[in-house]
Amino acid sequence: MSKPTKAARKGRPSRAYHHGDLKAALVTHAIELLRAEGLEALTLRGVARAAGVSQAAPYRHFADKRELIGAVAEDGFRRLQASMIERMSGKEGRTGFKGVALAYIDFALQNPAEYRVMFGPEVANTEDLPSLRGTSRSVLGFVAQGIEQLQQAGLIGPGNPMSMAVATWAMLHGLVMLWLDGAAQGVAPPLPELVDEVTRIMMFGMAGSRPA
Amino acid sequence: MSKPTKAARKGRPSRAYHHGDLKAALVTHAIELLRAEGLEALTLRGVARAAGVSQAAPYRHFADKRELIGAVAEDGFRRLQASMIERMSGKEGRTGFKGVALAYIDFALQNPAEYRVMFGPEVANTEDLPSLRGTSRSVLGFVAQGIEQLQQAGLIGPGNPMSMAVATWAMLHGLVMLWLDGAAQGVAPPLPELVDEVTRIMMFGMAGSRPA
DNA sequence: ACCTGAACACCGTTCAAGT
DNA sequence: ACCTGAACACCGTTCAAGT
Repeated sequence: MSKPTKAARKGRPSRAYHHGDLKAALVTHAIELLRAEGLEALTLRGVARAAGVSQAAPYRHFADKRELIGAVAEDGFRRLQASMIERMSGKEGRTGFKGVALAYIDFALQNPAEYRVMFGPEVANTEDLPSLRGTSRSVLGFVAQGIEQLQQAGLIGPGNPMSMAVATWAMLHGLVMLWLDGAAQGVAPPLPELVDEVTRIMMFGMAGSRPA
Repeated sequence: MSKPTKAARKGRPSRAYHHGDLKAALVTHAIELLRAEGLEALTLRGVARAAGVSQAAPYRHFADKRELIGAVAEDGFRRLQASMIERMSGKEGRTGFKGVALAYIDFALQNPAEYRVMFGPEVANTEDLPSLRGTSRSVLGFVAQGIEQLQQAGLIGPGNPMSMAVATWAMLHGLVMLWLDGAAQGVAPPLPELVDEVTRIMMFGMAGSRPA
């Protein structure tokens, strides 16, 4: 359950599925299918087909389709966090904040199908997907850490860092969704300008925000 | 297509489906199903069953399932906008802004399944759902109008109202999604405090925001 | 003009059976 | 221990046929 993917057995690595790490292979194929053909192509049977196993085989590794999707979502959160960390390294203050925001938005725009799955209704309730819950909380924690650094640098006010982290994440997530949905396209300014405006509003707002 | 629902014919209003307004009835039943049993219960066949018609009947009124879901989403946007307008009436400035924010969040929390459909992947691309696109743009326009009023009252700075409207909507939408998903529950403060913090950050941020 | 019945090609999931 | 084959109960969608 919570144990990470079982290490592949020593021995012949080819014809892997019958004795190797089918679980990891299924997740990989699921991500590939999702990227190539979209959410509606992400079927348990299709993933099994892509992996070259029978339609019943995935049930030895995932309780149901939701659990597979949860694994796909978790992979997405891991990669998102990695790319935010990478883009923040070496920068500080406002520059770092905007770097993280840009990394977030770039990830979503370059992986729209995966991003949607990460926030889709299938994995909305993470109560019975503890691993996914942990990973997504870790992203929130990372943002909160960044907020605390900004507070220590005196760039934003003294409020609750977790509230501000939620606000920041909410803003980025909402912007991405509205943009992906096309709700803002055509009527609002192009995305780079929106990102500028949004990061400015957030930095200003958090600088002036006082606890109640 | 773009014409609104055909008015019911004059005459006997009972046994309505066979000569009355099946299209509207299908949307109503779809919303009921969605509320009562969730998104996965929202099937074309189930809706037809609820309406007492054959499984093929809906295809006389909707091109496919997506178009039905689009109609459900549109109904949601209409009711959302109505409740925001209602809650803003008679208030101004900061109080009005917070009233709209609370109306938005209340709607989402009280209609979670519909809210998810409104922003779900099925209706993500509104290019071939022009009516839905118009309705969702109208919501954005309403928010932009509110921003302009706040600008005229001198409560927020002179930036592009549409950018600020997108930022405001993004923040509300993101907050709602993170909360519905449970991503913030347990680690972040309770929702009323978050709403306080978020509206404060937005008002402050937009007050200080200068055009680039 | 609108609806039904039957069919097709898919799903998710289960379960006995194989190796 | 892991996988297959066959089956069940569902879908979305189409199409000839009914009234």
